[in-house]
Amino acid sequence: MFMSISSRFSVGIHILSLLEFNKDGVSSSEYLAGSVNTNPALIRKILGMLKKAGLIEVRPGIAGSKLARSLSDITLLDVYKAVDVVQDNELFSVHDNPNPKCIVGKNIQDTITPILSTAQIALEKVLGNVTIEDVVKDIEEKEERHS
Amino acid sequence: MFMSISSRFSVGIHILSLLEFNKDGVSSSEYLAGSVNTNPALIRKILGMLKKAGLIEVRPGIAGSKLARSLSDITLLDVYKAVDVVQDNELFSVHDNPNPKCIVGKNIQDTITPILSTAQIALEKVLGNVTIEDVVKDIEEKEERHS
DNA sequence: ATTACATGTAATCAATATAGTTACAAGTGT
DNA sequence: ACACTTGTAACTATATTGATTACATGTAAT
Repeated sequence: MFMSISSRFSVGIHILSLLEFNKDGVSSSEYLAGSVNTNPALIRKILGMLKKAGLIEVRPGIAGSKLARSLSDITLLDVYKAVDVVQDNELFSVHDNPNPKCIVGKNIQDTITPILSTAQIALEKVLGNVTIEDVVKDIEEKEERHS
Repeated sequence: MFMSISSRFSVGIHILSLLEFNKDGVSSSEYLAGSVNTNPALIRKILGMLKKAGLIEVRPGIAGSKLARSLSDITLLDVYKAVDVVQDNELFSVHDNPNPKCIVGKNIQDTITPILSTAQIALEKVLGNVTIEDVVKDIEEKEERHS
C-alpha cells in the first residue's frame, strides 16, 4: 500500500548484534547472510556502509568483520544514518511547484517543512536513545525466557 | 536516493488550508489542482480520502468541497492518517524470515519492532500537536511579512 | 607463484509505489 | 437535454527495493 523505510536499517542492526554474539568467531558475509537470510552480496553492501560510518572494521580479502566501537557507543541512530535510509529533512516529500499566485501555494512549503522536520527529528531522537548494547541484552533476555 | 513518505500528505494539508482561505468561494477539484499545481483527478482522489476520514464534505455532481470540522479540530495527524501514507507500526520495514537457528535471527524482530514502533509514534505525536489552524495562521503571518 | 577464498562493486531483474494522465460513468442543477 | 462536477478505473513513466549474478581486487597459505 505504501513505501516504508528500507530494511537495510533492520539488517544493519541484525549484523551489528550478530558481530557481538559471534565476536570470538569469524563473521564472513556468507555467515551473516545465513542468519539474516539473504544474499552475501547484499550483506557486503551494507557492511561497506557500516564500515564507511566507522561502526565496523572489515578489510578486503580478510574474512570477517568486527565491531569498531563498544556496544554502548553505537546507537540505532548511528546505524540508521550509516545505511542511508533517510536523508536529513527528507523523510516527508513535499509537493513541488505549488502555485505562487495563491497565498497557500506561495507559503505552504515554508510553513510545513519545519513541522515535518521536527517530526522526523523526534523519530530520530528515539533511535538515538537506544544502543546496540540494549538490543543485544534484549535478545539475550528473550532467549533465556524461551529456554 | 531513497523513498520518502508520499506527498499526498503535504497535498492534503495544502487542500485543507486552501478550503479555509477560499471558504466563501467554490473550491472545485480544478481550482484546488491549480493551486497545488497538479491534476484534478489526483486532487479528487485525495479529496475522497479526506472525505472518508470525515475531514471534508464533498458530494458527487456538486462543485466544491468544504471543511467538515473546525480548523482547530483537525490535526496534521488526522490528515496523515486520512491519506494513508504510512500504516500503523509499518513505517520501518523489517527483513523477514531471519534464520531461527541463530539467536539473533530468532529474536531480532521481536526486539526491534517495539523500538521502531516507539520511534514512529514519537513522529506521529508531533503531527498530532499541530492543527490546520496553526498552519493557516502561519501562512497568514508569512504572507503579511512578504507584503 | 599458484591456489583458494573473501571482500568490493557494478550490472541486472522482478516487484512495487509514486505521481501524473486519460477516459468515462454517475450525480446534480438549470 | 445540457453543461458541469465528482468518483474511479486504467494506464504510463519513473524510481526504489531487495535479490542475484558476475567479476575484479585483495589476502594468506602452500
